[in-house]
Amino acid sequence: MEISAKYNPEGIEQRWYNEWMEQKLFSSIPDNRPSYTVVMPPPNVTGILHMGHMLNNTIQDILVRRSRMLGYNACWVPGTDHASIATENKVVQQLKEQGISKDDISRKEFLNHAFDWKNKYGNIILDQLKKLGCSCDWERTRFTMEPDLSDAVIDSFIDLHDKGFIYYGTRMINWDPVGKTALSDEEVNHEEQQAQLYYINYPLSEGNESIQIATTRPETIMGDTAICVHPTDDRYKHLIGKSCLVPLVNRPIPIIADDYIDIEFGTGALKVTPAHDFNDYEIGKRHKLASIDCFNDDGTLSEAAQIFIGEDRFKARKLVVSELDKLGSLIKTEQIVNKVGKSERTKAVVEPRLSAQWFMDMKKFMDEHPESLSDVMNDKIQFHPAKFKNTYRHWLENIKDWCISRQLWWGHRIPAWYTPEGTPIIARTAEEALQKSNNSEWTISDLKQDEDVLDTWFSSWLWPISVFDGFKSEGQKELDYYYPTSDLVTAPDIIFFWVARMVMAGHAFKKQIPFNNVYFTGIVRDKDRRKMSKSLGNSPDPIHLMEKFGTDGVRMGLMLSAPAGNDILFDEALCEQGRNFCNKLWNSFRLIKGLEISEVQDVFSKNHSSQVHQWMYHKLSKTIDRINAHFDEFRISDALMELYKLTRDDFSGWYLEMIKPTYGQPIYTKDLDQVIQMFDQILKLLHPFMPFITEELWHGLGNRNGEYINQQSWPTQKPIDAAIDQNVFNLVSEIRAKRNENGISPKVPAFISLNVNDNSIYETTEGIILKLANASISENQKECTLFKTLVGTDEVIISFEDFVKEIDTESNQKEIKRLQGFLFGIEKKLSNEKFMANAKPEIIANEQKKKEDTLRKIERLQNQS
RNA sequence: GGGCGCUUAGCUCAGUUGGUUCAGAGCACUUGGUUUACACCCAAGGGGUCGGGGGUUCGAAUCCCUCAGCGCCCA
Repeated sequence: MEISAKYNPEGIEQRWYNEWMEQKLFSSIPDNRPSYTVVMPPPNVTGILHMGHMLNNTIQDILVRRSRMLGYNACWVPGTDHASIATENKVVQQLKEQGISKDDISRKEFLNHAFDWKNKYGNIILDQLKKLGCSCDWERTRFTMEPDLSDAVIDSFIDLHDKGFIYYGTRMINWDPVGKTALSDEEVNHEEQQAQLYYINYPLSEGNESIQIATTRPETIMGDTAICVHPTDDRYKHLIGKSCLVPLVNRPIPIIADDYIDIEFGTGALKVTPAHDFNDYEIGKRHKLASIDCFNDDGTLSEAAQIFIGEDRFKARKLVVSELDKLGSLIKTEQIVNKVGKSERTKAVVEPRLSAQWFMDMKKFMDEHPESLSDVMNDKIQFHPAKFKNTYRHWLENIKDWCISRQLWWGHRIPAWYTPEGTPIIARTAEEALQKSNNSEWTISDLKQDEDVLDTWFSSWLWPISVFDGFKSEGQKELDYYYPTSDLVTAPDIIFFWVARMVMAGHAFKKQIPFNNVYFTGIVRDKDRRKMSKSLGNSPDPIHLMEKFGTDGVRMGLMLSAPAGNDILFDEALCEQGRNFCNKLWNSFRLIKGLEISEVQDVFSKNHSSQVHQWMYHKLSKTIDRINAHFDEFRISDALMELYKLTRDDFSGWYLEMIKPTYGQPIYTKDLDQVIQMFDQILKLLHPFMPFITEELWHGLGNRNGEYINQQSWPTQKPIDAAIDQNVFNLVSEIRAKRNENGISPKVPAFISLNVNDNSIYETTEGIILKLANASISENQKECTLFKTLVGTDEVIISFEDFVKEIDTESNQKEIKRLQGFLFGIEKKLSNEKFMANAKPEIIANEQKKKEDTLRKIERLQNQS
């Protein structure tokens, strides 16, 4: 059989994935094995695979595949999130392109369009995850807006409302003028930006005096209802209680005093616009000020503004400034840096707005469910890395009410019916609401359901429960088996949005934590540390990458540089490294398959094979221990690095070089069996990281009778002695180095003579040394240059056939000098009474051994000079 | 402004309770190689006074203080 010299993943990946699916390898049903459960953070239906998904899902797949091999009943539940704002935006845009305005169609018609869109595009990302090799139980795929999961959302809303955690109220909220909806505090990102600070004169109603204020938002002056100064500010004390006129609209407003004012900022006088600023709203409440809302819901000026009606707020700002300038009211402008809140989804500048919305009382919730915090703090739920515990605690200790209503259609409609008197009744249906109203005069048509939907996160927080139908009254068998889930893999930027709220929902609805571990991945950046984004165009197309380097190569490239919690600086060079590694594996396979087999044991095998195999088993068992330890701490990239070195250095570099027969010779059949055993173990260990090539090669190694590598047990290996001393390998390297330095071909035979007390470690490995370094233990018969060197503390003399050259003793002298300095340090320590008195005996003994070894080395080097 | 974290080789990072032979890895780099599985390779090699300063200790990359720089979260 001819095997190509290069691994070519094309075709192989698709073939295996199809087969895995046909065999239903990833489906899970409860049985008597322990469960290992992961719920996928559901990507948005609007999403297409990006590097973040790629990283996140690769990690999940690694954990899931390994758990399967460890004997767990592994269940990875995939699904998608309806993403209220993003999807509604997408659909509105699409309708607009077709000449349809959302305002002109009914809610029902709009939802039909939206579901059409979802059915057409909503599963693209799931197909992409299949290409990535994700071993999800696809039959369990859920969608946050499917009927069962919608019922769960409505039920949980009603439950929380009945328990007094949810209320309807008029409050200042964050308004997104592009999405035309309220947002929660978490959906607003505060960004620093350059801004103008405008100094504006407000004339007093009486007399010629005026008061100067400073503002970054002159377009809101039409909504001013007071000027506020600090009560102790001598500049303004005499004005408190008087009134002044709002420029442009000439409306009289009072000058009031409040401790809130920062005397240092601007002029120390603040214009108060209670309708458009959180702090101003609080001042307004304290001083019972009027509130004038001068914006429409799309951020244009309303009738209440009196001027520039219908203009966008940013254009209005310019118009107001130029008008003030004309009037002489604008004194000066100043460049400052301030922070502006932007909508996480639409990027629009958020407008604080007084509005009636549904809220969840988070403080009350935390009072009744303090475990939501304590379970994380005392590691009942473990965070990896643990540093995120602080962030988590800070948020929960300063928690604010959660605005859960959104002025959108795509989502779960709030189960509130308003009576003709305007009182909301919470019920699953209008009929139930009517019944609850206890009013026999009303009919169903008198009740109007709330037009709004719930925040998308109000469904996501139920995900670990709802995907197992945990809200259904009948049969909790699935939930009992799979919940709490094992590991959650997610990005740190949704720690509040999602992680914290899932913990809360777990306690609220199941009185249990939702997961045992949370692994926070890093953010994928480019190699210059810039966040990957569409606008920068610095994000590679994952599908394209997989085609170029092979899926396994890309997975490995990502994982090699993704330590927990650290950002990953993505570089295609990493995928190249992954691809090269796949090729290395491929060629090890090629070597093994290409060997001729002999039933007769050759001399090398008789003398050395057992040593060589034992040495490899030793390396393998050490590595398995280290890999398992890394996995226990979610140090997945370290686990992979261990495997990378085991495969490349120990297995391919040393073991195969030792065990493979000399060119043209066959391998003894039992040796080949051992090699295949070894390779089999390595493939299994690598399988979670690189599922495709390992499946391919594992099948290539033997007839598997319909079994697959992911169904095999995770390797275990008893500790075993190395059988070949490390000094043997050091000697080989030393001989190679001498060849290198002197330009001596590997074909020229080398001779070594040993000047050590016990040379058994070399004598018993003579055949190995010959094979690896073309060197024999014997005196060179000819007059050749003798290279004297130390391997550990062993003195070895190396010579090469027919090679004569002046030896440079300078490096020897340098080494002696270095060792003498080192010795001086040790002797100083040993003659220090305090050290001898305080240090542990084993430390002192070690220092003494260091001293002896160093003395011996110096002596030997001096002899050689 | 409040809180948290980081600073170790050119780059990205390890470095467990202070103490195994003057700090490790991967990548990058340098030199050599038509070796017979692999140039997507092999061999060998160079490179760090552990951000600065101070302190505790017989002993500090590791503990404490301080300064500087960077990052994240929350106002």
